[in-house]
Amino acid sequence: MDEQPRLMHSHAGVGMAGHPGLSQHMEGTGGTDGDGRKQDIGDILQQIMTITDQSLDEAQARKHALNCHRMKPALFNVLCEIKEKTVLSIRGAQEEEPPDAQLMRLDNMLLAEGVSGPEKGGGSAAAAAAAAASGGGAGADNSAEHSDYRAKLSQIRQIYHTELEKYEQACNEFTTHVMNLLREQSRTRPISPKEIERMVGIIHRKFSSIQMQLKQSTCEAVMILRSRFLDARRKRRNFNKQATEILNEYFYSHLSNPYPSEEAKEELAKKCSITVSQVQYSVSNWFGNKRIRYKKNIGKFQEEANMYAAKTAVNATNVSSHGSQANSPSTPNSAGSAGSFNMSNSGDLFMSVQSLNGDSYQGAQVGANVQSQVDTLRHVISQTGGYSEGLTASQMYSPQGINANGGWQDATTPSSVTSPTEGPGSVHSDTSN
DNA sequence: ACTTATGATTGCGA
DNA sequence: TCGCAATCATAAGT
Repeated sequence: MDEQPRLMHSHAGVGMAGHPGLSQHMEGTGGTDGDGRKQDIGDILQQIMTITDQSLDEAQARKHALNCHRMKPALFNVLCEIKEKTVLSIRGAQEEEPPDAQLMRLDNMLLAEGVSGPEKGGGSAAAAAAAAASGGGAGADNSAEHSDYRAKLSQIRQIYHTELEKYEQACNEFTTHVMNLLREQSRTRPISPKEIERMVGIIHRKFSSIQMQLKQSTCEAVMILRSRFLDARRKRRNFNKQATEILNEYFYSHLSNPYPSEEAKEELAKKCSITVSQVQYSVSNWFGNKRIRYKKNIGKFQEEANMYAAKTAVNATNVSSHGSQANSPSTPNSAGSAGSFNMSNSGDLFMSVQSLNGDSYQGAQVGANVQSQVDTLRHVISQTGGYSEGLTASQMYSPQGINANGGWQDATTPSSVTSPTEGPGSVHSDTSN
């Protein structure tokens, strides 16, 4: 009916619908009587109601008209400026995040663990240690243990990278999408390029925080893996027979001074192809344990001592033709050191042995070096008949003899720790565990 | 199941 | 920091 024209009139040329009518209505209330007022209100209500009835086309047309208005660009710029000065500047102030130390830490750790960084590095400390350990002989369980760790690590690595890629892709997609949307909208509402930029920044920040979460959980996973690995390391594993033999050979051939140097230990570890889980301190542990247990109960170890003495002797005689005197404590247990024995020395050595057995030798430091040779040689003597057959190895390696000789047990406490009568001496709880 | 052997850990002193 | 001594914890043997 007649509503349409009226509506058109009330809206003419003004963006905000209803205000003119409203003001009109206010004026009306001021003056006339109740009837007129009612009429006004009815009009206004009508107008308001009909706004929603506008067709979409109409609205579009209006919008277009607005866009084409000659003042539009200027107005747009002004609005953008105002917006920039108010909202964005306020927000900008609080968005300055500090350089993230935690992220740096995470990155560093991932790099160190070989999760990020160059491909196939496997650069974790554990892996590196393992690699170093396997350098010599590559024990069976060594590589098994190690490869298990490596496999898990690379699994984590893979997941990490695919996730990271996914996030990056999603971030890019989302950013372009938002940018397009904002560009589109910037035609109709005040959005400056700067604001778009800012929005992109916000998106990137959001995604990088997600990335950080990923990094964090990756780190956690690596830590768990590592701790498991280390737990496995803590778990006791006996040395294999060969390793024990090598260590024992060294021990008994250096009975007077069974303190291998760092290099010697390293070499022994290599020779024993000790597992990853054992490499770090085990040689030291082994010698520590051996010394203490030997000392505590020499009797128990006599047989073993004899055995290794004989063994070393055999080695010695086998290599005896090779008469070089390679008296290096760091390359000791090898047959070569046994080979150091030569007949011209035997007299002196014999004397040494005698004095050692004679309980008088208190293991002076000077003597210790010589002793490392002597120990090896004593069994050679016994083997080659330097002593009478009656004087068996068991005698040679009698507790007293050893006790007296090296002085390594009681070099610090020369007084009778292990008196002959006490035999194995004050055996402590260890054996009766 | 119990005992023994043995590698690892801890606390201490030099 | 090293070695010793005591102790723990587990593998291996019975």
